[in-house]
This record gives sequence, structure tokens and C-alpha cells, in this order.
Amino acid sequence: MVVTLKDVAERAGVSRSAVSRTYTDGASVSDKTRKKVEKASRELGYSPSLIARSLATNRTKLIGLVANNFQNPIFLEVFDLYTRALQERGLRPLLVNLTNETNPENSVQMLRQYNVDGVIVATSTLQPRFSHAFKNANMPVVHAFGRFEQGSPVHVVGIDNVGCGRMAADTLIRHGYKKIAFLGGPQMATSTQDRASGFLTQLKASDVDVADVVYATAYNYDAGKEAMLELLGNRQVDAIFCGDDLICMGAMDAARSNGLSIPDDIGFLGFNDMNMSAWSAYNLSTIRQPTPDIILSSIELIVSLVSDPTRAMETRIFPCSVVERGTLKPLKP
Amino acid sequence: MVVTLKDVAERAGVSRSAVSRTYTDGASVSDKTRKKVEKASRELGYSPSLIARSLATNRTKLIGLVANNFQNPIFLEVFDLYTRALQERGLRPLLVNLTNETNPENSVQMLRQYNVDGVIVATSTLQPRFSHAFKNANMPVVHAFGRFEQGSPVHVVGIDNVGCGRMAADTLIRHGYKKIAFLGGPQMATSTQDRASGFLTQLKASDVDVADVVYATAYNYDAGKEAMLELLGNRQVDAIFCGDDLICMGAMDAARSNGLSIPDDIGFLGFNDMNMSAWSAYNLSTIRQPTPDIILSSIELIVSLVSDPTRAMETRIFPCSVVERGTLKPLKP
DNA sequence: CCGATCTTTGCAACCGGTTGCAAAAAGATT
DNA sequence: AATCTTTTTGCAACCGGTTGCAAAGATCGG
Repeated sequence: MVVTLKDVAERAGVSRSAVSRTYTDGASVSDKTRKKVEKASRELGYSPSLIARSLATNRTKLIGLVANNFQNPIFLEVFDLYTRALQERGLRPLLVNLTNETNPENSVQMLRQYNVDGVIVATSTLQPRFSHAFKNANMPVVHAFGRFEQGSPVHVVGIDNVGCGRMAADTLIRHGYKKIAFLGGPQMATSTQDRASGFLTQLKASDVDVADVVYATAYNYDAGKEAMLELLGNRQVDAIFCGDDLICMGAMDAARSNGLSIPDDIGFLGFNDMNMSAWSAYNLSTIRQPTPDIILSSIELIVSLVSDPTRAMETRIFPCSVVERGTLKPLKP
Repeated sequence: MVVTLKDVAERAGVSRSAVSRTYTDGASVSDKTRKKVEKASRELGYSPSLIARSLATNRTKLIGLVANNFQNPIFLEVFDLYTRALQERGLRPLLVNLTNETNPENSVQMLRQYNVDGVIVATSTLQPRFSHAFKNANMPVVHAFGRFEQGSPVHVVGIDNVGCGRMAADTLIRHGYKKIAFLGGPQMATSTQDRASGFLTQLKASDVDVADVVYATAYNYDAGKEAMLELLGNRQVDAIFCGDDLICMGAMDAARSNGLSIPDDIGFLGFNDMNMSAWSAYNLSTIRQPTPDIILSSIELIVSLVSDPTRAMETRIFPCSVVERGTLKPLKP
């Protein structure tokens, strides 16, 4: 049924090795032989099986792509970039959906069964024990969007969430807000912890009172809405820093449903700058995370990690920036 | 480095076959042997390589998941469901991003190289020659969200887009609209063609004039916005059927930016009922497509197709329904 | 206790490739 | 033309599993 290397060899009148060498670069084949092989291949419609090759080379060109948040549209942007960038490098993503998965061992086993060359963990909410589990199973691992920790056993590519929290505080203060609240993602997400920490300490350092601190139960719209309703009990708030754009949208919709107008009654600052944040229904002022840079860099890192697993541990931090749109009252001149 | 079957066999003091049989169900192994093997496996941390196994069994448990729209959040819902449902069946998705890809041969080759057991093409905008190309390469193929065509060479799971178009027309008429327009997705997408056809013929059949017909260049927000601006030149419109919720949101935002209020000045009917459509910023009345049913059914179909490739050609059509929210003026009593 | 029957086991070939090695062929040098 | 290099080639073993087959072991009835 399926055309194999042997078929091509017979048709071309050469040895199997010759055919194999035609398709591995750097191998020694004469022009004459190569031509014969390519002709036979074309006639038969042959393409080498990466699966079989991987048995001998120990390289599947498969990269495990581990994620656990399929509710946040930002991840569609993330998948788009990953799949295309990996494709361009001749690699393929093997998607692992960790929603509802609590045991890292299951995922480790899955990925080991397919002999992936490396693993990219792309999430800011996963407990570290997951990425560590992959590491312990001897797979090259990069944690994208992860937390930088001194002595972390896995390579990290991401942002300085604490610094971004400070940046958020400065931004709100600069816009003249006085009664500022924090509406974060899930309290156990490292990204939320860090953003909160930077944000709150900076407010304190600037002698601005923290009006309220609330955590959404997930990085999604409904959770943002719900947390906002909780927060709305507190009439003292004039601006909110949300730990994520999607949460922020839920919060904004909750505020509007309660008759508040944005930014006159209340200001909002989001986080991520996903495509939707520019939509005129939200027109969200937000802190931009350089997603494409993080993704490209994490791919580059995993690739070099695959060829040199002993590579020195590394953390790559990209700078964020404030994107001013319409959910904060104008700066005083 | 990595633990193989041979290591386990040696440790357990049995033959390689015995170990292999322990992990293939239906094989004949005594309880005593199985115990020994499992003990050794545990101690060594062994899990069988699906890659190596696939060489002998010709089953990789890999399903190619082909998509070309990474801009529409509905696809995040789709990916979520696919990855989880496939995972539950011991299968894994190999994601193929067809954005910007014009040559089916590239994709065919990719999937063949990984020896996927089957292919699910999940899109309503791909030209049929893509799914046909997979079919011609002798892979089991299911086209999810595809068009039903008499004599189609691939199995199709989806909806009756023509019927849905009619349903949309009836809905707008029932709500008392008189000057109705169609704002579709890309004109070459089969889903758009069919929805337009059903919609427009039904309007005609009901003696309602078609105020305008416009096509967005893509199934995304910006394209919807742009198409709406084009359509807004025409002051005669009192309701619009959009071929997709996301397009509809772009259109709504364009309308609001032009000072129109919804649904008083203009009514909107979307298509899909994605999660975001229920957001209070849009609160979109729409035609619901039973995405989970389509996905589950397409998986079921590809699975049985893998075990019996000669299975009779089949089309599975699921019913859609109208979801009434707030973008159409209330029904007259 | 023996032979018939059923279950379990190991051997060896195979799945579709790669690769070290030595022999063969081609090219260079004198 | 003979010798030395360099390039190309095929052989055979290997990657990590599965499986048909025949031999070995267990079970059972008489």
C-alpha cells in the first residue's frame, strides 16, 4: 500500500542505503545516484517516514505544546504563532490540553510515548510541578509565560510580572486615580501573585491607598464579571487594574450593567493587549505583553536545547509597555 | 538513557515478547509473568514507545487536525473540544495550520510523514481540493463543518447551511423587519455561499426585498467592521444577517461608532453562538450551531473509518436553532 | 499416571528507516 | 600505467517494538 524506501531502491536499481542517503543531508551520494533515486521517488510518490527515521535518529521533530487555558482568546493567538513558527522550522506541535488534569505523570507518559524532542509549557497558571515533571523525565523543557525563579530547574521565557505590576500602579497614579483596586486572576497563578505583589507594593510606596483586592477564579470573562460584582459593593473605587484583558472585559461589562460609565465613573487597566482589546466596544487601555517575542524566543531556545541538553540554565525576560486607549481618563497636561 | 522493552525483559527475567504482550491487550500472558513485568517496569520507569509500536502495527494514534482560521475565537472552543475528546480516546491531535498555505501537497506530505491514522479537516472555508487531496493520499478523512455535496468523496459532518439561511430569513421577518441585508463571510467560503443562498431565496419567497448583500474578506472582526462601513452607505437597512458572530461583532461596533443604536435603529442576527456572543457588550441574537455534536460525531466517524476504511460514504447533518437575545427588536405579540 | 487439550512462552522475522565499516569506483599524481 | 587519495556504494546491524509459529508447560479426564 504505502511506498517504502525498499520500493524506491528496487525501482532505482540501487541499495536501500543509497535511497536513505539521498534524503539525509550531509550524506555522501553521487549526482548520478541521487538523480536515479529522485526519479524513482517521484514516479512512486515516496516520502520518507519520519516515524521510522526517528527510531534510528532519536529525533521525532515533535514538540509537546502544553497548555491549560482554552477559554482565553489570547491562546488562539498563541497557538497560531506556535504552529506556524514550528512548521517553518520543520517541527510539529503535539498539543496537550491540561484542562482538568491534576496529575503530571499522565502528561509525562503521553509525551514520552511519542518521544517528543522537547516540551514547551505555555501557560502562566500551571503549577511548577508540571514543568518540573517533564524535566525530571529528562525532556528538554522551556516554560513560556512562566515565572522567573532563582534556581528554577527549567528554562523560562516570559516577562517581569512584578515589574509590570509596578508599571500598572504608576500608570494609574499618573492618570490621577486615588482609590485603586486590584482585580486579579486565580490567586494560585504565579502570574497573578507577581502582578499583585508589584502593583500593591508600588501603590504603597507612592502613598496611595489600596481600595480593594479581589481575585477571579479563572482567567476568563465570566470569572472577571463575577469578581467585579463582588468588588462593586465597594463604592470607594475609581480605578481597577485587572490581571488580564479578558477578565477586564468581564469586569467592564459588569460595571456598565451597574450603570457605571467608563472611564468617567471608573477607569480600567488591562493586561496582555490581545487583539480584542482594541475592539471599539472595549477600547481597552492595557499593558502589552510581547507575545510574539516570547513565542519565537521559546522556540529558538527549545531548538538549541534539543541539540545541546546541557546548555546553561537561562531566563529570558522581555519588556512590557503601556498601551493607552480609552478606559482611563485622559492624562492631566 | 531511555528505558526500552529489552531492559524490562532482562530485569524481569522474561523474553521481550512477554513484555510486549503485557502491554497489548488481548495477548496471552500468565498472571505471574504479567506481575513480574509490571514490577520491573515500575522500578525502571518504563512506558512503551508508541512510535516504535506504530512501525509494526501501522497505527500511530495520531489524528491530523487541519484548520485554517486562527483568528476566530470559536476555534479555540473547537480546539478545546477536539483535544480533550481525542485525548479521552487515547488519540492525539497533530495540528496543521493552513493559514497562508495554498498547496495541498505540502500538507499531505507532512501528514504522511507522520503516518497519521486519519485526518479531520475542521473548517468551513477551505477549498474542497484540500480534503480531496488527503483522500487521494489514501488517508481516512472527515470534513467537519463542511458542505454536504452529492457525490462528495469525503465524509462530511456539519449543518445544513442553506436551511440555516432560510431560518435566518424567517427569524428576521418574524421580528417584523422589512429592509434586510446580508453580510457574509468570504465569498468563496462554501458556508457563506450556502447561507446566502438559503437566506436570499427565502426572503424572495416571502416577498421581502433584499436591501443589500456584502461580503467580508475573512471570518474575523476587522473584516466585519470594514464590510459594515461599506454597507452603512445604504440608509435603507433595518436588519442584517451576518454569516458569523465575530463578523457580526465587528459590524455592530461599526454601526455603533456611526451613532446607530441596536436594536432600535438596526437589528443584528449572528451565526454560530460562540461563548462571546452572550457577553453583555453584544448580547447577540444568533443562530446556534451545535459545535460539540459536530466535533464528537466527527471523531466517532474518523475512529470507525480508521478501523474500516471501506465504510459507506456518509453525511451527518445536525440541526441548528435560533438563540434570541438582545440584538433584534422584540417580537410583536 | 498418561495422553489430550489448552495456555503460555521464546525464537526469529519483520515494520521503515539510519549508519559504521570495508570494499569498489573514480580521480589525482607521478 | 602504477600507485595513492578521495568519493561512493552496499552490507549488515541496529533503533524499539509486534507477532506467527512451534515448543514447553499447565490442566484435566479417565
